[in-house]
Amino acid sequence: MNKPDVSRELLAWYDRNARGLPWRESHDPYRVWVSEVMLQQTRVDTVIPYYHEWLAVFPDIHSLADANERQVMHLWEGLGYYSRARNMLKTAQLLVEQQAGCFPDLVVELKKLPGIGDYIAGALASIAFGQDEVALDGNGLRVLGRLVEFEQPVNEPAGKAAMRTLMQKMLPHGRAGDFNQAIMDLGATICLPRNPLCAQCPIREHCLAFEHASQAQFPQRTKKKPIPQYIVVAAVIRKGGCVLVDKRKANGLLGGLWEFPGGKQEEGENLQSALVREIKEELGVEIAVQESLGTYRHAYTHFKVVVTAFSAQILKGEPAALAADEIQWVEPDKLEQYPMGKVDRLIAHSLL
DNA sequence: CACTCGTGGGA
DNA sequence: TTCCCAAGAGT
Repeated sequence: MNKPDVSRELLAWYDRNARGLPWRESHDPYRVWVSEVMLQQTRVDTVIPYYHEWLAVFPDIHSLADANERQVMHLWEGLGYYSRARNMLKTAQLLVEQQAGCFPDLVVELKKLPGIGDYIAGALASIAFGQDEVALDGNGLRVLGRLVEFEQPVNEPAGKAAMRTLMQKMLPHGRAGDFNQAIMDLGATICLPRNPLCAQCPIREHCLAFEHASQAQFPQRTKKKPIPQYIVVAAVIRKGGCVLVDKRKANGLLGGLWEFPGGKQEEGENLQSALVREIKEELGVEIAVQESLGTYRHAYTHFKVVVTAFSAQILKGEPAALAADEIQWVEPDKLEQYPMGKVDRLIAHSLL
């Protein structure tokens, strides 16, 4: 493979076929940053409406820095990986306080900011600041992995590092940002994970996987572990016209979002007694469980859950931390204002 | 390093 | 249904 030829032909293809995406209308570092964070492990079609709404509410880094966590989480609800949103708020506040709201332009400095790692640092440096830096993502691993029939597993650090070195050698001087995005567009529209459209590929004549019809074998990945399934119960505890919701701890699953209290069923326990136990442990009150409100199945990254929601009421005691900003009685039609994960949102909607 | 962190779409 | 996986980063 002749690397300069591949890069030149790929750029020529990109000049004619670049996708017209909202975040490509300017190279404003703030906008590039917002798009890259949202696009992390998330599809373009999913991101577009969130991107527009975000920019309408937070048009620049100063407006974001002035926001509170609830505003940010509300805009992010449904996108997943919620630590991304909290880290964006942290970075915005940090840059406004310490750098007059300006992003640093060096990769090493960018990577010090919360939520900015190898990929986004390279994307900002190359796309927003015009530097010759690599931005290697899942598309790049697939495109380049096939191009050279890369034998190491690309989901391991050593394999990624070697791919980064390869991509660095291919960077066209002065157009790294376009090159990085060209690789992504090629991976997203032609060099697809399954059934790639090689007949339309501008660099197929350089591609070893195309030559050997081995596209399905690259890139190599090590196997994933099978995921467990948990049985979970949640309580819709009523008092007057209100229901009780609590805020999840900042880190971990659905961190910082609100939920209906509950937890996992233990071995040899029925659903109702599991719920009574969980509420006793979590809130320090005793409840009477009434009827089931429905069952919800959901798959997270490393496990699945089957959630059953029950209506309930308090028999004895008061929820402990009610004074804190961690637990509240809320009228059902106002639950919309409380950012939640998918399952809790479905439960909330069932109450209306 | 291995593991964790959401959601939705497509085969 | 089940599985993979999509512009990764933090711990």
